[in-house]
Amino acid sequence: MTQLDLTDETTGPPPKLGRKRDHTRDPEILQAALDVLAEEGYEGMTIDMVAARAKAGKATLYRRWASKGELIIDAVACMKKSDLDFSQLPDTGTLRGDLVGMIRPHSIEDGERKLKVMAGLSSMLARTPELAEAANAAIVEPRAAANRFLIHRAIDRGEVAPDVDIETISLISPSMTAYRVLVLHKPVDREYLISLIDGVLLPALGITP
Amino acid sequence: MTQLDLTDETTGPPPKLGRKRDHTRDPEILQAALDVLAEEGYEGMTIDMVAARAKAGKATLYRRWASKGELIIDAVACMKKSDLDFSQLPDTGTLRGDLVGMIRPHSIEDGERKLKVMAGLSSMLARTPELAEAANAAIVEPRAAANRFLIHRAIDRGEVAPDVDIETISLISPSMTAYRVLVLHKPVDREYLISLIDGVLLPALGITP
DNA sequence: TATATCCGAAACTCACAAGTACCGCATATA
DNA sequence: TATATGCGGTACTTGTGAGTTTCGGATATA
Repeated sequence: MTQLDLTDETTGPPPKLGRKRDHTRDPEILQAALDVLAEEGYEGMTIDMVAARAKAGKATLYRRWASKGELIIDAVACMKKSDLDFSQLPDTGTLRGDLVGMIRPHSIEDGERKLKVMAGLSSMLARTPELAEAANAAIVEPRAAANRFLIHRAIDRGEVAPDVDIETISLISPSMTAYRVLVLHKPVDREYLISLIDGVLLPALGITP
Repeated sequence: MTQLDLTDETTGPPPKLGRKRDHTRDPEILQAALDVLAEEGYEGMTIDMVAARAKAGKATLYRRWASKGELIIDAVACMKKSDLDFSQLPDTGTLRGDLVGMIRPHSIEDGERKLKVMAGLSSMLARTPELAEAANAAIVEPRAAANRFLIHRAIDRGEVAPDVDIETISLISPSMTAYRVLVLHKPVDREYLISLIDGVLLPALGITP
């Protein structure tokens, strides 16, 4: 113990010799983890599957993540990046136009994938708060947030009464699509989403199309 | 091969000697399986846990079910028994009265338990159609069926327009409570259920309270 | 009472997956 | 160029859980 732990700061960079870690591979590995997670679930996923799909060695994965659990948390957290920011949400002048404008092939596909990951995780969520937090931030919250934003704008326009239960109503479409995919195993297509908008969401907001 | 397989019929009762199997224990074992399932999930549940909780030997379980998978399917199917039949649904004269009348401590507790089991199963549902079918019949369908029944009666009374999307609207409350419990991990209490009825369900049916 | 089966309990086999160690090669610093 | 590290790949160790077997004791038929 001569001069240990006295490095400059933030887990100081001890040496700088030898080959550097290729961090461009991190996203590929996390993507592979998400693929396996969506197909096999938390327990069904093995590190070997992830390594094989990422064409990486198992040791490489363990050099970067301490355990399977940490890898999964990182993988789930990295889904958040595919989120759309509010500035590029549709702005058609009517709430219905905005909601319908959000239905695009990519967003449907993306949503379905996220739900499959969520299904694979769900038995763990109750026992792993860290994972539950990551899943909520990456999968759940973004969808509700977009709906909240659009409804608030509709209230500002005077299109919707200001006393509606925004929280609950923003969760209608995430909840019902999740249920439809995970429990009912029925497809979520444009037709279904529009029937949700016209048959449930807008009426609940007092708009009768 | 002298006279095998020539028993009278329906997998004939071969002998009738020795101690008989005590089938009164079956429900206890299935209950234990559901308890563990709700707490640990499909993969987290072990046969030893179930046997221990049921105070039974592991061999006893394997004498009655060929595998863990079959035990779980049977356990899920046996949840269906706690269902209420239509004849004892509330009949208050208004849809809102009927829906509110369905909110009882027991039904909330029962629903929460079923959802926890569902959460434990969800990673398997996509890969095990037999399980998905059992889960749907035991957990999902009964709740939707009750709602459908009440809405149909409201239509017959003229309280609700006959052209509403009964299928979708009957799934609002099951979907959103499931989402709230499984994904949001928030409690489902009387207040929340009433806000769902008054803020979403009735408006979607064209009733403005 | 003799026999066959069930019971709970515990020991066992077997397969599989997390995590580790090592190989030969690639790539970086000094 | 010498050294130290990361790389993909493979073999290994270890723990755990499904399913099987065995045991002494209980309970049924004949």
